[in-house]
Amino acid sequence: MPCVNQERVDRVRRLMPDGDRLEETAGIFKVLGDVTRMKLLCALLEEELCVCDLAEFVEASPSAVSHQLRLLRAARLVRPRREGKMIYYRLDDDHVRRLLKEGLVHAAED
Amino acid sequence: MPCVNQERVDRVRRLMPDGDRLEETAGIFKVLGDVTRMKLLCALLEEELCVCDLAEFVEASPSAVSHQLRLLRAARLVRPRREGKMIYYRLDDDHVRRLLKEGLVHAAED
DNA sequence: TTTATATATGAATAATTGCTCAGATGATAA
DNA sequence: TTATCATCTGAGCAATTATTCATATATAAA
Repeated sequence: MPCVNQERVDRVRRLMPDGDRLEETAGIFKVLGDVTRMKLLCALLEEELCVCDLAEFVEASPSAVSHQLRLLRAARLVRPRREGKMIYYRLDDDHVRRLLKEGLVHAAED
Repeated sequence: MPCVNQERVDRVRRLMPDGDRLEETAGIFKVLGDVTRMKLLCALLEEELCVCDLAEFVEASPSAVSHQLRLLRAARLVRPRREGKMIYYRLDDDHVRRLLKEGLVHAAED
């Protein structure tokens, strides 16, 4: 590829975040990149909810929601709290809140 | 599902962003949720680059990169500028920058 | 005009993802 | 204990996505 400006490429390479961090970041965005999961998170933006509330809310089976919640937990976007038979979920921290709101704002810019 | 707290569900429903906005937001996050595309965007965080620079940078074929850029364009995350035979890409606006940085910061919180 | 270079696009394939279903776990109540 | 409810998990299937390859477009140079 003769058109490559190697100097530019090298410069950018030096300023790059490391691979693990990129993987992790892309992973978080990937988890956010699904309408059902976005709905779940937006619901939790308002208040703590149990799995069956969430299932009712997004009109999906508890099983489907549980699978989604597993991904959200793995990405540390939500945190569970058991209370008797039920498990209540909430957003993991304020940073998740900021990330969600940034996304929603960007979408509004049309 | 007898455990559903309908009152909570209804309250959350009323506060929800509308469907289109959720779709759009999830779509943006989905595009961000891929390591190759994240690399492309992080590179453009630093400076404007042409397709073949980007291809060299992520070690992928120009064709593969072009396909990814199409998605990034569609999501309004990058903007092309033709200069002769080459097309230079840059981040679309400062909001994209903020979104990327939020994501990277969240990933760093471990 | 013909030729070469940079990028874009369409179709096909391979890999990934989300859902359903069946069954497991954990907690409460009878 | 047994029964029941809420949730989780693994396997399998359907839908989606990323890549490759071949081809098309657009610009520039010969």
